[in-house]
Amino acid sequence: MEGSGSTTLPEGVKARRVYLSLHDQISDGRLCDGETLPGEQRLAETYSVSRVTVRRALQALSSAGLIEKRVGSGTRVRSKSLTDKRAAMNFNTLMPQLVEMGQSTTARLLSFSYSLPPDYVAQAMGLGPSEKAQIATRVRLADDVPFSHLTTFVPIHIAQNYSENDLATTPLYKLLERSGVQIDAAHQSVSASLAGPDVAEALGVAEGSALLSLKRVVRDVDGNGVEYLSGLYRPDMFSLEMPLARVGDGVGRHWEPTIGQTDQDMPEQPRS
Amino acid sequence: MEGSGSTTLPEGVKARRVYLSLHDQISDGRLCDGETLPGEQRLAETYSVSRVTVRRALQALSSAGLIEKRVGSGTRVRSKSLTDKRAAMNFNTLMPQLVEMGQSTTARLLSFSYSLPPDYVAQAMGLGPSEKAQIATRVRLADDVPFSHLTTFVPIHIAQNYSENDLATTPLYKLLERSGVQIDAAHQSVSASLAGPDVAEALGVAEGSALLSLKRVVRDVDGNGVEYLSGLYRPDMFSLEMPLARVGDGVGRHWEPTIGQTDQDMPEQPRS
DNA sequence: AGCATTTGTATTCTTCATAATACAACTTGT
DNA sequence: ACAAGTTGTATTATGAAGAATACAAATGCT
Repeated sequence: MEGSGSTTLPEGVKARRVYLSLHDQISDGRLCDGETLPGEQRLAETYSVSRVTVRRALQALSSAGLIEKRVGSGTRVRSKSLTDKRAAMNFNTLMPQLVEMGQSTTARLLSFSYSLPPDYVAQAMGLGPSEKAQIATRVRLADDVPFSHLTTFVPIHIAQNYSENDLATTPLYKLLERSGVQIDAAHQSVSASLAGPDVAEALGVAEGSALLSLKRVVRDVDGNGVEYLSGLYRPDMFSLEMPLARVGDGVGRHWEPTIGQTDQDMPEQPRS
Repeated sequence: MEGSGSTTLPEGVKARRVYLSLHDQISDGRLCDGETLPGEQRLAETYSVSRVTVRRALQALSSAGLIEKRVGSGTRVRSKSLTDKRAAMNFNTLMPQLVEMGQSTTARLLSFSYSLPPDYVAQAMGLGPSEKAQIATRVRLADDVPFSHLTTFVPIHIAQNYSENDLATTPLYKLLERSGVQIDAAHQSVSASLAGPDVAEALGVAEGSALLSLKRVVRDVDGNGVEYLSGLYRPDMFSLEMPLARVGDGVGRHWEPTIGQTDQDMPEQPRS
């Protein structure tokens, strides 16, 4: 159930724990080159589990291609297989995401409906308790590998100004502007959460994996919410990059995110 | 060993599945008020598990404050309990964090040593392969509840300019400036990862919990790394807030993080 | 060669999640 | 009051995960 092949993650609780922990450390870079992995006995001690359990985890990692076991020698990490292909998400690339039009990415629509949004969504957007919304859940893929699980909520009085077909071809913010919506401000909240069964399957990760969680509220000039985005991102393929610069002088000295100054500058050019 | 009276998620595989599913539905809003939950027997059937398993899941949800069980009546959702008490971390509060001087928080030093940093740290800071660093691991607490696990690396040729005692009383960036270091830029990378055994215990969360991961490299004017920070934050007590505003006009229209504009403005005033 | 360390394999025992069932205590509706 | 629903509690049984142990095979180092 893991990406390519038929990687079966360990059934047991503890084995899975060890598996996920090591998987994290590898795809995180804390473990990189060759021989680095401690022996099975050592691992068993540090995780307070038996060696059998460690072996189950290692076996899963091995069949997933993340490590290579050699009798007598030890277990080494195959880091080159994961040469950080994670798409950096800085303040430039962030917005095309908001536009919901990635350049080299494709999207798969998982669900689409007009129904009542959850309470916290309605509250965040300032909707009435019985005001329906257009709810769409998508999975975004890069090179056929899913990396984000997005759910968007748009108030129905706005969403009814365009069709589902429009959504597939035109960036959302264009549609909103066409509807006379004056986009003004947005607020993002970044956190972390675990992958549930459904999301795990959709993203091709193990259930219980760590995911980057992003919630965004977009408002118009009147302060009314026009879009609520709840996104989950695979940390091994996505990270939020923030260049900072120290500016000002004396007491007024502080840090600021440097924006629009990264080398690769992609024009916000939605393919029509 | 699940942490101090905090939320213990079910041990078993199926129980956890039910737990996560319901947890998702609640925090997602599909389940919101009152009586909504089906009976335990019904849940057991829909999930194809035994009632005992369902009860375990419900018990965990109950002790997490997400639901409320009442004998004879049923189980209802407590959606109001989710009034996010998490400390918001925006671009203002972020920097005092860099300064490593929280205002109402305390810190606990877990380890302190002068030794070789991991490869990826040395590489990120541009250190030689055998260049030691001052490595300090701290846990930061708010109201005696740990919420962040921070590990800082400072090249030894910089760290030797101040004592461990200085560190406890003076913000790091002050010490660095006193050492003649010209702080220039920093780069942050936000992601998510799982709590390993050690971090889980230090933060009082269950092993395998999702944590917000922050890596920061601070450089001087010459581009040499002067500090590497690796931080892990409890997502239930911490979130990275990012207000954004749409600025510019026409083609040059884009989003920018609005900084220094939040209501509560805390002066960067380190208690000496 | 010899020793230490590693992974691979097998065995036995224990623990625990789960299933299945029954019953008590409680609430709500008719 | 009664019936039908609910949660709480207890019971036993079973299977799988895990723990503990021992030993074989392979590798690396002195």
